[in-house]
Amino acid sequence: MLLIRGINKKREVGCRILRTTLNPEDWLAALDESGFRVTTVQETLIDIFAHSQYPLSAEQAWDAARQSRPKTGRATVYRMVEKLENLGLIRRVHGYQGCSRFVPTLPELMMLFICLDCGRADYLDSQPLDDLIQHTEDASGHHITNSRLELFGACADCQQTD
Amino acid sequence: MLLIRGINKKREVGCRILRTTLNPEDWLAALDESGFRVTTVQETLIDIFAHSQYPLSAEQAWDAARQSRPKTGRATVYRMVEKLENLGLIRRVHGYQGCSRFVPTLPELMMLFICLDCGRADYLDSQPLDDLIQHTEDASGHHITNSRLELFGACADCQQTD
DNA sequence: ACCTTATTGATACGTGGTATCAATAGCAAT
DNA sequence: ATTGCTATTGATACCACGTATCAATAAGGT
Repeated sequence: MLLIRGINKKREVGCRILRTTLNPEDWLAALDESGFRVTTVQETLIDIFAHSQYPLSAEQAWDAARQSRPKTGRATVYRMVEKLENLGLIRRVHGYQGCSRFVPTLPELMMLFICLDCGRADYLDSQPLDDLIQHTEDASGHHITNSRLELFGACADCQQTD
Repeated sequence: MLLIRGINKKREVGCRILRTTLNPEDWLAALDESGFRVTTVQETLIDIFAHSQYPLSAEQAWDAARQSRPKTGRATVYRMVEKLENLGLIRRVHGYQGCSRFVPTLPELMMLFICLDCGRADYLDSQPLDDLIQHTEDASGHHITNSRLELFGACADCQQTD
């Protein structure tokens, strides 16, 4: 398994936020079921994104991919990122080192926390967000079809060590 | 007052979401108090941003500025946008026509709703978001210093007319 | 193994944003 | 008001990230 280090190089082993890691097999199955061909580039890139616990840019993914598959093209990586995002397998993180980094998506855990110290992403149960949306719809009269919540700060472990 | 039309040209007069419009004088005062010189470009751009009810890109603001001040430079607009964002007077909207559009900031109203139909921005009271953050801090142990919540959908008026 | 065609890789291109730097114009002191 | 200092501006060149193009490659059904 490839290890992608976060931007913040402060510690060799970042903090330990537990979260379910999605299975690359499921991602490949998702591609297959959607009618796409399963290729080696896809396997490589899915391995990279599914295992990363840090928001990853396309450029970073390209670098990582070429370590095991040197001839990987840049455009291919961008195409795959777009495809994975469309399939809902990865999700764009805004406002952290720009707006072009991605983390794997976890169903029912759509509240995203990014630790500004160690850079790691943590997913939180979406129920509070669902409640907020329901409340806001009732109060404002707007019909909400889409939402994005991102939280930034210091994770539980980084607070202890700082 | 300059009128900037939204991207969605469906209707000439979009829907009527009421919200407080910030006073350009206060923005200029904020610049002054922060030690910046008050210039005519700034007045022009502040007028544009403070009065816009649609998320506005730097490029759009540049176009608007040159209507009344033809020699306005492109870089100047980008510099001003950065400055206004740093001062907290405007706020970047992510995931709506890219990530490079801005709306004026309203204190205590940090929950942003964007109507995908008429394009207008509506600010909502932040209390539910504050509560959510408090709850999340308690539940996760993370210390949250920064957050972004964006809601998308159909505004109250657009639902009625569709 | 073959054939069809989606996918890939290399390259060129486009767009949004930034660095540079001489010219301009705020602002404070006189 | 005039002067002098320097932040700000505008024009240009530049850069980075992402996309279009298109011939070559390789999935995968037959």
